[in-house]
Amino acid sequence: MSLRYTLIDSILLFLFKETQKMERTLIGELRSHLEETVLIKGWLHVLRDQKKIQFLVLRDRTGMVQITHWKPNNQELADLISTFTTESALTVVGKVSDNPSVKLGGLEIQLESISVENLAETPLPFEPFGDKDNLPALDFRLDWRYMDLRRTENLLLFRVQTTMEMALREFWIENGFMEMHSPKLMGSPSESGAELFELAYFDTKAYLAQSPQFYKQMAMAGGFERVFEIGPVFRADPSFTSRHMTEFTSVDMEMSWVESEEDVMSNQERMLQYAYKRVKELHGEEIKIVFGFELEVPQVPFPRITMSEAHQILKEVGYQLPPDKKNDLDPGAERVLGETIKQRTGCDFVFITEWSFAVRPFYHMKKGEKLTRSFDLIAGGLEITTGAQREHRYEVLLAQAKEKGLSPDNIQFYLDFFRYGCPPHGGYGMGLSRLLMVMLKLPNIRETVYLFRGPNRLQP
RNA sequence: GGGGGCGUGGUGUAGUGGCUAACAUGCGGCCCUGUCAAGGCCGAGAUCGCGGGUUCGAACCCCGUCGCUCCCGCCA
Repeated sequence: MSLRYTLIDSILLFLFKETQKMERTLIGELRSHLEETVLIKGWLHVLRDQKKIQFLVLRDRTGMVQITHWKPNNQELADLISTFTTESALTVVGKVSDNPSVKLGGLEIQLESISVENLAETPLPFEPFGDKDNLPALDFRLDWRYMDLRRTENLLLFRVQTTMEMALREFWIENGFMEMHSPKLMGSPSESGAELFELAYFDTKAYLAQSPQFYKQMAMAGGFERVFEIGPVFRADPSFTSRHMTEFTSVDMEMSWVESEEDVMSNQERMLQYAYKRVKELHGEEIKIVFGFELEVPQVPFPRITMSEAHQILKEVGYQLPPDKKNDLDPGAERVLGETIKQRTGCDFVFITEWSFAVRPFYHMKKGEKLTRSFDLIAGGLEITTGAQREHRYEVLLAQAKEKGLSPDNIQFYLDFFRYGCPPHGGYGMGLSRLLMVMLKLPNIRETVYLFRGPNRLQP
């Protein structure tokens, strides 16, 4: 049976090739097309133009291949090729041949025809594939982001991000979560109000959401039990650091019927472990080559330390917190804690629990008089998550809002969620780019986001 | 918002009071039957962010200004 179908297939394929336009072959798949004439598309990575022979290296998203042209075969074509500039977009037709002496994959393509889709102007603003020592400063690369994105590191980074988001969704769906999309336009400043972007909205004002917090809690009151959202949030903070953005992608989760914040943390650590595992499966080898390290899948459970234990550790290692951080941590303390926990347990992640109500929002459930059922997740010394069990009892929540000096009028729509059978629940928010930054050990968040938005950058 | 640092060819750097401002890379030209991050030779390209001051003389010192950057605050 299989023989017959193979024969018919070959005849059909032959007829197809004779009568139809050629289909594009990806460079990464050329090995399985030896001795065939193929059509490939990509960017001119380098041109080595010698007296009798021309070598073109063409790059697409799957790899690079050398194309060879013996000039005397077609001098007119050779003269045309001589005018090509690196990074031009080309379509090439040629025959694939095995050639072990070619360092690039042991393959080369004997050129038959070539056409220019878009000639790159010269000189380029910078060389995406030049010496690492000559790589322009980040700010300049962001001005020319589309050129910067061509770099191998960036292509891989955004494939890793895609895999990571896929893995998160796989994990959540496997665990009974529903995906939600909450609005980013809001009618009233909800939580603090200080860091909200305000914009004209017909005859009134609107605000850009700085968190889906209230809306995902609404889904708990709505009986969805388990939800997640991956979406944009906006913070009008003039922060000039390597880890802040005014617009970023927030990874949010909320789950009902929790016994405590522990349920949220154990869910999150398993999700992160799964995401690391998937990324390692699909990109571990490339990460080793491109970023130069072995991606480690973290063990669960992650270490958990209370805030007072954290302060004890800081004392032991001699880190001085500023006096106003009695119930809190500063970025330096987070780095030191991350390092110390790594040394003591081998884990890159650590949950800090039992935060003081004084430094937490009103909706975090209290644990005793002063503490809360909340946590931060520190990864590679960087804060990537805040989570908590929420306060779901209307009267208690109202009292906590008042304790924080909030006017109930502004948040009445939110308080109403808790009037008609809202289950106990908890969740967290995690910065997508911060996670990617930690995972790939990159020093600046602007490297890990498609297009950075900050106080001084709205372009491109 | 507070504090520190940096602005030199397209890009990355060197030069810290007396040079026609150097090097690498890229760019242009020539040479080279097979290269492979090719190689060799030649060439173009910077009034040293901008404005003022000190000095016989400023890329270099001082003041201002603009831009960038890092740290803190705030957070993810």
